Amino acid sequence: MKIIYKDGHVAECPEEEKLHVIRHTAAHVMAQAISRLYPGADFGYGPATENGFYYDVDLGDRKLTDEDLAAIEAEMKKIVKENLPVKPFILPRSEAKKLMEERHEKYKLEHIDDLPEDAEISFFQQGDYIDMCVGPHLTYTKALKAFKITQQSGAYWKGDKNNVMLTRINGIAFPTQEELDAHLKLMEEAARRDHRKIGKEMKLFMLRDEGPGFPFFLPNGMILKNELIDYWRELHRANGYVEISTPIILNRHLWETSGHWDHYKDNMYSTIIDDEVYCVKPMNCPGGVMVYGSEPHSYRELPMRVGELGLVHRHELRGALHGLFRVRCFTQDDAHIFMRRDQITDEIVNVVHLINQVYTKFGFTYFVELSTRPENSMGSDEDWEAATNGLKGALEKLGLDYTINEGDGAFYGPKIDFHLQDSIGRTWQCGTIQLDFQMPLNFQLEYTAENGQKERPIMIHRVCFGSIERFIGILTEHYAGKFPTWLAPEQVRVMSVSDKSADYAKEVYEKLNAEKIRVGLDDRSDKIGYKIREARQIDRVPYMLIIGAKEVETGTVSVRDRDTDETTVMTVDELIAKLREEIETRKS
RNA sequence: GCUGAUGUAGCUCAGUCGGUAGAGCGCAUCCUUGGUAAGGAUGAGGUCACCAGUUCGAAUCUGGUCAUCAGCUCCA
Repeated sequence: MKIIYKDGHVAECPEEEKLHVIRHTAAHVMAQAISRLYPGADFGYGPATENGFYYDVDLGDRKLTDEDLAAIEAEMKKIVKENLPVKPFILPRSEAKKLMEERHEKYKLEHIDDLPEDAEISFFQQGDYIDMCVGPHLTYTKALKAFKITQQSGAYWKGDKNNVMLTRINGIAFPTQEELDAHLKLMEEAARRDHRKIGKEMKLFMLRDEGPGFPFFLPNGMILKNELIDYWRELHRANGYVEISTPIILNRHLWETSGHWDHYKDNMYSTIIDDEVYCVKPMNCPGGVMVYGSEPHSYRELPMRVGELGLVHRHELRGALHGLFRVRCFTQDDAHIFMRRDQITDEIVNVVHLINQVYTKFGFTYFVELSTRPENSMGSDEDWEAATNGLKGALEKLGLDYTINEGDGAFYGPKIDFHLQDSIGRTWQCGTIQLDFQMPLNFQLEYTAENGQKERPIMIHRVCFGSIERFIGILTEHYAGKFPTWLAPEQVRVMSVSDKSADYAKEVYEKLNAEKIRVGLDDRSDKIGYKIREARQIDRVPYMLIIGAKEVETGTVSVRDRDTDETTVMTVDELIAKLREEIETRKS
């Protein structure tokens, strides 16, 4: 596959660049098709992305229908067939501006203004279509073999919500049709893992119009939630944490002191009690801080690790709500660590280890982001620098790969975020570690140092799961609903082959139930194939026990494994021992 | 909140030109007692998201509201 660079030289495309170049050229061909069909169209940015490509375009008042998108795709195919040569050229800034002015490209002109004074600006031309672009590109449009327009949406110009909204047209492109087909199939597979769909099938949770973003946990979902919490408590106890619970509603004065009233007011729900404004907590920290502040502390007590499974409410924009991933009320597996300055690095390292331990248990891969000071924040430059360096130092000590997310920190401090992927590759922030010099200052927290002087502690806010709701969503997609035995809402289902074996099935069921194993009984007068189908496909039960005449006679059970579909005959006691071991070790 | 789409039975979805609503699954009852991914029959279930408007007549057309989906923005 040959590609052409902006200086006009042609070379073989490096393997790792292929997808990117193909998609970038596809974006150009799509823009060309759009400019043919809609002559007034004004183009913003049109890059290749990890998942495909898009072009942001200003179509005035015109709204695109699915038929319009199909027409654009058809026009793209025409352009490919015409096999136009792709030719680059470079202009000095002034001439580049002139060219874009002639072509009424107002967004491109704005883009030029953002470039340095002495910039030489490159263009790629195919037919009468010219795009300002650094390339490289395919050399002929015919080299574009397989692409598809997937969707349209809105996107703010330059990603700023104060700017106009452009129409974003997304597409996907691959070197061959086979690869495109395989990709589309993969996306279909991924849709089957969607936690909203599985959550409905397995009756884990529900959402109603009466409470948008406020999930209802159903009995099966509660089992998941409680199992995760049991695991969390065990882990934190072992790591020197204590647990508290603080009120959900606290008065306005508290939120003014914490800074939330100034920085987070729009996201807080409030109510009036005895003529005073009270806010529903969007974060747990002020509660934790009050517990710390309720009595004097010695340096000997630090670090104090105070956990709280806190239910928080935040008014998220309705357009942002998304199943369990983005809700308006959720349980944070929070903890606040109060410590001395010299303990910062060690504590952060401890927390990173803890989070890593949890994610590794479930087999997640994650990536780490360091978010720095945002615009509307509180505190001094020195504190922010010290806090940011503290986090950086810990990450570097651990040798962890991370990216920096400039200006995305919390209003009280910088943070390390842990992102997990959902089934279609979108990432969601779960764990976070935030270093905070402000809250202790606002609440005048102290401890008595070795020399008898009062000192101000530093605080870490941290979560592992992030929110239990979001984490359950991620887990559901990760396992496609086939939760490991310790988490599975129903761990075993006993199924009778016919009514003749129903009594024995009941007996087995009761024996397992007495052992506190989550067991279900299906003794309906249905065929065994039907029962298996339901247990496997809908309820995703890890172990299915087939109970027929054979088992009654030998006093055994036939255990069918959900994951391998293999059947093993054993006694009930053997099964119990096997389950015990799996559940107690939380085998994943 | 923004752009676009969608909202019909518990679930997944049909519903043509405006004439008072359909299927499959699930559920109930009956028949069937069947050995590892759907046995058969019968039946019950819906103010067509909500509120207005147009019309003799609205699931269908118009407007508004709410919710959902994709993306943007924002976030755990």
